[in-house]
Amino acid sequence: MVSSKDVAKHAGVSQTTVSRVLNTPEFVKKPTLDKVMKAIDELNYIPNAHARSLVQNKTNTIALLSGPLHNPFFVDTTSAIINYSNEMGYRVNVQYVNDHKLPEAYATAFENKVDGIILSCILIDDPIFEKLKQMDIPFITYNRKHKKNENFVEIDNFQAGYLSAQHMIELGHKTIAWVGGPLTVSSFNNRYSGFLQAIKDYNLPLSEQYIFNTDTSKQEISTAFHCLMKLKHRPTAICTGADSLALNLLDDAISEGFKVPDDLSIIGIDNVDISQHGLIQLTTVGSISQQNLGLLAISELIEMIENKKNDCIKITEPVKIFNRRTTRKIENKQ
Amino acid sequence: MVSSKDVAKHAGVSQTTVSRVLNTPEFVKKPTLDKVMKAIDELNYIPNAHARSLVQNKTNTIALLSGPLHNPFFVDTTSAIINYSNEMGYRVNVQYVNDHKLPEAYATAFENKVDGIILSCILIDDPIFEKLKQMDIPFITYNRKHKKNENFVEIDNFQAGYLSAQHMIELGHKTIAWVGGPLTVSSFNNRYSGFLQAIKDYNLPLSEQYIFNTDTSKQEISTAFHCLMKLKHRPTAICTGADSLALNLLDDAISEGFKVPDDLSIIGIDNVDISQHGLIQLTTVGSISQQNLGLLAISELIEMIENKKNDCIKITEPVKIFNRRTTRKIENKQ
DNA sequence: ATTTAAAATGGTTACGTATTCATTTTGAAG
DNA sequence: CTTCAAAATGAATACGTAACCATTTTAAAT
Repeated sequence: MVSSKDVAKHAGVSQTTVSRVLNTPEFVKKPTLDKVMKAIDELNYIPNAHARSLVQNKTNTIALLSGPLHNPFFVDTTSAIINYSNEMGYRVNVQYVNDHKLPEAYATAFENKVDGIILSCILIDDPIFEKLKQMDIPFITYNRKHKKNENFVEIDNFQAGYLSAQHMIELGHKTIAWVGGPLTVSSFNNRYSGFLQAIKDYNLPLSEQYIFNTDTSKQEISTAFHCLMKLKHRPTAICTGADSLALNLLDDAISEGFKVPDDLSIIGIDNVDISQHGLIQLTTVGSISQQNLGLLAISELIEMIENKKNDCIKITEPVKIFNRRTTRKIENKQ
Repeated sequence: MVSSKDVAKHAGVSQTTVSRVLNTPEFVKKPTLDKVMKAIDELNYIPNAHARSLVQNKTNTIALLSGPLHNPFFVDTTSAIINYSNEMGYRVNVQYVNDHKLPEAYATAFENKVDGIILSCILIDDPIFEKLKQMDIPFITYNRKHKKNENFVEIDNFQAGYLSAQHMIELGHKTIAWVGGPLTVSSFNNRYSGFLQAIKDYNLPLSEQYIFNTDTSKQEISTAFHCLMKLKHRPTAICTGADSLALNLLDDAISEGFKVPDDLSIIGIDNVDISQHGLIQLTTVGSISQQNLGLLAISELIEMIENKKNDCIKITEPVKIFNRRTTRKIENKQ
C-alpha cells in the first residue's frame, strides 16, 4: 500500500509536507504543492482514513442500529439517516438488529469508536442505556425511548393510539380490536395506552380476546388475525400499533377473503411512505409536520457531535389522522 | 481513551500479553488471563478496531454502494447484504448513490480501505470500472454489469424483457408500451432489447410513441404515463423495466382513474418482495430460484475476500413469469 | 540435581497519519 | 548588504494495536 511517506520520497519532500498539501494547502508554496500533487497522482496515493482516525481521535463514522427493512418505517428512516449523514461528511455503519444480536451490535459500534450512535432498538427498561451514557459517545434513539426519558425523538405515541381508536369509534365501530407489538417497547406501550384511554373515555366495552400485543413477526400477526376472525363477535375494526402491522393484517385479510374496508376497517400508525400508494391507501396516524423521524434524529445527533452539546434531546412530534381508504363508517349491525 | 497499555499497567503485565489474552488466549496461563480479564473489566477497555486495521491491513468492512431505497429492489438487496455481511463478521458502510455523487462515494470507500466493494450503480461504459480493477480490492456488481462482463450477478435481463412482452402478447394485447430506464444501464438495456425482440418475433407493429426509456424518478415516470394515456390509440398494456417503475405507474394509473388490469395491464421485472402483497399482486418476471440477488453477490464477494480467489464471477440467473393480478386477457377491441 | 524442550511472557517495532516544535528559507525594511 | 520577522519546510513523536523476536519460566525426562 502506498503511503504518504512514499509520496514524500517520490516528490522529494517530507511526509509532513505531504500531509500539509492535503490538509492545509494554503501553507505550502505553489511549486511544492504542484510537485506533491503530481506525485500523489502518479503513485495513485489514497490517504488511509483509519490512520487518520487514530491520531485525530475522530472517525467521521456513525453507527446506525435499525430495525429490519421489511418494516417500511425503517426503510424511510434508514434512507433519510444515511443520506443526511453522507451529506454532512459522515459514513454510516448500518446494522439491522434483532433482539438477540443486540449486544454484538453495540460491541462493534464501540470497537469502531464511532462518533455517534443512532438507534431505534432500545427497550423501555434496557440496561444498555446506562452503558451508553457511560461510554461518553453521543447517541440518540428514534421512535423508541428509554424510561429515563433522555435523548429521543418520537411521535406522540399516546395521542396516536388515542386518535386511532377515536377515529374508529367516530365511524360507529363498537367492536374494536388492537394488534400491537411488545409492551417492553415504549412506542407500542404508549400507543396501546392511548388506545385503551379512548376506549375508556367513550365507554366502550373491551374484552381481552380483542387485544394482541405480540411479537411483530409476520407469523405472529397472522396468528393474531386468525384468532380475531374466529371470534363469535368479530371485530369490525382493528387498530394496530404500526403501519407495518397494519400492512401485514391487510395482506392476511385479503388472502382470507375479507374486504377492507367493507368487511373490516384497519388503521395504522406511522404514516410510512408506502402507505400512501394508490393501491394501499392505508388510513393511519402520523406526525403533523410529516418530518421523517430518522432525519430529525440524525440532524440532532450530528449537532451534538459537532457542537459537543450535552443537553438532552427530547422531541415528541404531535400527530394527526391521515384519513385514507382502509377505514369506513359502519352501516349495519353485524 | 483507555488503551491496551493502560490495561497492561493495571494488570501488571505487558501490552503484548493483553493482546494475547484477546486474540490467542490459549497461549496465556489461567491466572494471568484472569488478572487481565479483571483489568479489562474494571477499566471498561474496548479494543480499537482502527488501530487493529492499521497493523493487520484488514478492516473487516465492506462498502455497499446501492441505489435508493424508494426503489424496493434495493430494500430487498440492502437488507440481505447487510444481514449476511454482519453474520460473516463484516461491517457494512452503506451509501445510497445518485449519479452525480458517485465519485465521492468511491473515494470514501477507498479511503476506508474496505476489504471489498459491492455495488449496483455502474454504467455499461463506466470508466470507474478500470479504476476498480486497478485498486486490487475485491468487488462485485449486482443487478447491473459493465461491458467488460466481469464480476457481476444479474438475472437474465434479456429473457426477462422478452418474457414480459410475450406474456402480454399471449394475453391478446396488440398495443403494448414500454417504460424503462436509461439505456446506459445494462439491466435496462438488455430488458429493453428482450422486449423488442419479442415484439419483432410476434410481428407486432411498434411506434416510437410507445417507448420511454427515461430517468427513473417518479416525476419522469408520471410524465411518461401521461404521454401514453393521451395517445389516440392508447396502449392496453405496459411492460416496464422494473417493479419499481411498475409500482409508480400503478400509482399514476389509479390516481387518474384507470383500473388495473381492467383498463390497462402492467407488468414489472424483479419480483420484489412488496409486489407479492395482497393489495398489490404485481405480475412480474423474476429469478426462478427466487434467490435474492444481493445475497448471491455478497456471498460471492466474501468468498473472494477470504479465499483470495481472483476468478471472475459471472452469474446470470434464469427467470420466469410470476403471474399475478395486474395483467389480464384483453376482451374487446378498444 | 541436571538438562532440555516447551510454555509463557516481555521488549521492540511497524502500520500511516497529523501534530508539535525546530529549523531553514524568503523577502521586505532599514 | 544587514536585519529580522514571516513564510515554508522538516524531524520527531504519538495514536493503539499485532507481530516478531528475545527472554524467562515451567515441567518433564534423564
